[in-house]
Amino acid sequence: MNQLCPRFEKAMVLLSTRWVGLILFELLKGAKRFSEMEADLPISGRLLSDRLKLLEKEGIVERNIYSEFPVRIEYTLSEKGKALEPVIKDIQRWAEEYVIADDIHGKEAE
Amino acid sequence: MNQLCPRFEKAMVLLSTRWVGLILFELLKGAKRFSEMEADLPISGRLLSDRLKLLEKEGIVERNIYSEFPVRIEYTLSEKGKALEPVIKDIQRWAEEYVIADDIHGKEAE
DNA sequence: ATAATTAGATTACTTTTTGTAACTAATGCA
DNA sequence: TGCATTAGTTACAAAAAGTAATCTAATTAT
Repeated sequence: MNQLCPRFEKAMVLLSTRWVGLILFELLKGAKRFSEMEADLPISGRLLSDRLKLLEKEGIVERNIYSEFPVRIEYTLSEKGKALEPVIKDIQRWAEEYVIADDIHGKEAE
Repeated sequence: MNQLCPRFEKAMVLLSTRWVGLILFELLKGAKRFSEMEADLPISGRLLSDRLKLLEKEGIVERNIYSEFPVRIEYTLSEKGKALEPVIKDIQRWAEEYVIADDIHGKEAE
């Protein structure tokens, strides 16, 4: 029935998880703190926290604690995470070429 | 607050829509009928139908009707859809290199 | 004309996932 | 002591996803 390569399917399901792509995009720019990502992305703290835990579990994101005042926690991409850069870059290129700006709040009437 | 390019964000939200990546993967192999995709993908008819309508609306997928007996309807990628090939190929490469087969039914105990 | 076949849409219903806002924990400073 | 700051967590309501069964349209053999 299902003709897909299990690794590919797993990768697709992971990368299709809402907000994961945008979080990867943020982290490709460099280390980020929780609150920076929360400010930059259209996503609530609860979901950001969920997604960061997922990505950490998958070995894509690393969490680094700096015991300063106030405490600073930085998220960075692992090698596995950085290896996703081509995917994100391709999506950026595609978006520039094909996604119509007008259509962004795309709520066509029925 | 939100620092993202609107086109990129829209592309990300679209491509992160569940099953869209797998549907694109199917269609990159060539024209497909509804029932073929339903058989190949781990997705119900209702969702497949929803996603095909979304992709058609976005100009990524084309729906072609052949009035044979019985009627045949084929889905293909538009130019905009075919332009997503690099994204899918990158994900395949990444999956082969980094996704661990063991971990596919990834349900770690808490 | 009517029943059978195929594609795909729709409906009704349950389960998951989201989003929001209020709350907690750890730390150091006034 | 108690307030400010960062980084989350919890509880709960709302939205979306998932399933299976049913429905519709086109065609054609009877």
